[in-house]
Amino acid sequence: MPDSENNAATDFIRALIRKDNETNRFGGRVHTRFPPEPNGYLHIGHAKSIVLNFGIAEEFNGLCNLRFDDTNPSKEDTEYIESIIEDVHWLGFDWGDRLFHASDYFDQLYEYAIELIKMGKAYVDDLSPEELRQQRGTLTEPGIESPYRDRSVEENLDLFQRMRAGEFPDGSRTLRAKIDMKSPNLNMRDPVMYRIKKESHPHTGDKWCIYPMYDYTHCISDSIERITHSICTLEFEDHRPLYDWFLDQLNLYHPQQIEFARLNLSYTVMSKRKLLQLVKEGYVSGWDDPRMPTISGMRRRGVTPEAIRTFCERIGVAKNDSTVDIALLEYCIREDLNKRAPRVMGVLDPIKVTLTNYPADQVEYMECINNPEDESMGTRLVPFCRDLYIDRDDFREDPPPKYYRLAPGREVRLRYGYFIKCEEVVKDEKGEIVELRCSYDPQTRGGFAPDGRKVQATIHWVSARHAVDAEVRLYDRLFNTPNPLGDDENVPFTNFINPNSLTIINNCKVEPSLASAKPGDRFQLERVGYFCLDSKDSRPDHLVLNRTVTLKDTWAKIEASLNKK
RNA sequence: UGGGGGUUCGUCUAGUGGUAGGACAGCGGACUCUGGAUCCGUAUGCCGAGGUUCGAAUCCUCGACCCCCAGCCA
Repeated sequence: MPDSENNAATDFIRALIRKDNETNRFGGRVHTRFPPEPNGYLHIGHAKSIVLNFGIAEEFNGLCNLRFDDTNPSKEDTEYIESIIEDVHWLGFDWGDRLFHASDYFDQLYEYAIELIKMGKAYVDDLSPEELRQQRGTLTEPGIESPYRDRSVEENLDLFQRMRAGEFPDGSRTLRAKIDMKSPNLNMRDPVMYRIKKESHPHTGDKWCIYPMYDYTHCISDSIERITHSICTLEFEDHRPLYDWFLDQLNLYHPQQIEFARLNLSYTVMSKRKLLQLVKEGYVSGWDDPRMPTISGMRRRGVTPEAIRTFCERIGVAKNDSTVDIALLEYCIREDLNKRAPRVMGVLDPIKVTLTNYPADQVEYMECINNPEDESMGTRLVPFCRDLYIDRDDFREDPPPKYYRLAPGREVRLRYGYFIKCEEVVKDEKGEIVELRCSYDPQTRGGFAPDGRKVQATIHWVSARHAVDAEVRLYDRLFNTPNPLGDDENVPFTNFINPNSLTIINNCKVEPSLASAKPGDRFQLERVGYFCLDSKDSRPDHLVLNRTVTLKDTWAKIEASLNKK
């Protein structure tokens, strides 16, 4: 029997680790790491890797390090380092005292490079970037050996030390591994180990003007940290022979690298380059725009870390290229919020309702359940009076079939309130409905009918006299097509941005209890969706609500199929 | 036409020689003071062709298609 999703995951990576433990390959140790480059914000794809690496460590009583792969100061920034630390923590993971930087190993890496030079396994090359590219060969033709390939150890040592000393301009020389220019694996054609970059580094300052390349750095960093299982994405599969080569030459400890398929999600893009483009070109307000698939964007949108973790566990891990339906993410978000988000009432597009037979000055306080899924969350009192607002969408002058909310002459229940019946529709000179005059049944207080009569619908409301104004930001999918990358590379992905991915509405009315909510607080607007108070823009005197995700909307589905016919 | 990976419902993913299962999405129904939640039911799948075998998603052979690699990016 296959394990159900709640049992221990049985993906190929865990299977491999179990086998390693059985054979005592690493002495029973399991030590993973999450190695981001601090050149952008973390996104849901990184979350998959984080949940995998930290999750495996937890499961196998092992450890997981956080290590910044900071080998390229031109692209990296402390802003990114800080955001990454915050995001991994927020997701619920901790690396104890094991926060490392590849740059922590620059001295060691330099010594190893000297060692390789001394062994005749590395050389300083004077080729320009263009020459180097030309001589690398192609996918089908072998490369050409550099004329500098056979310099003496002494000359290489001298040149490399002078590279470090800053004697040569950027791009003028590199240190290359001497492997095989004819290798069918392009990574083995004398890869560059060091390049000259006279730039200061966010972590090492101005100490270095030569910086090691990722391939050289990464495998040795994993080795230094005694990582047992180096989990990475598929595109590094054919870098593995190079990693093995460095480690073998230097006679260093070998972690086991395991590659898995990165996450793609429908209706969004995942590459840091494209996300950066969305930010820089102003398609979104920043890395934490609630429409972004970034951790910070999702957090600001109101998504919980638990929902993200559940999602990452549910999608599984394999080597197939895959694009997960964003509907699964939305499902995980609803599932989590349903359990924990307190319910409140709010009206997005208010239409005035006057209860003609309700005492004009009377105010009652209705007891409302805070979360029907969790009794321990208790109840609250919500004011009720003659003057109310309901949502415009909950009334139709000419109701279509199967629409069973309010309509002329029709009776519905106000949630936790009374049964009301629409007696009169008041319009302005433009024909716009401005008020509904309704009668209420005093016998139905709390929403219960003593005579047992049924009502087709229950709708939400707020007291017009007590309501609090709010700005609501309705977020939707960022792109209007499942695959914004398309089949045609000439069509920019920005062509597919959903023009309705953000709708701001300003005259929303929410129940008074929201006045004391804090930025980031999440709740369900009954019958509408899950929302949170925007952590940047919401103020006590100007509430800003972000829609995290809608509720499942069966009526919308019926309506859509009605419209098709 | 070099090398490295991959191909199981619409989408993810199990299955490792013995009835192809789960989740999401879809469809249908029950229930409901959220057209929410919940519950039940249901259709759809092993890339193809050969072979081995009592028996193949699984093993073998041949083929097709997809992804990655020609940064002094990671």
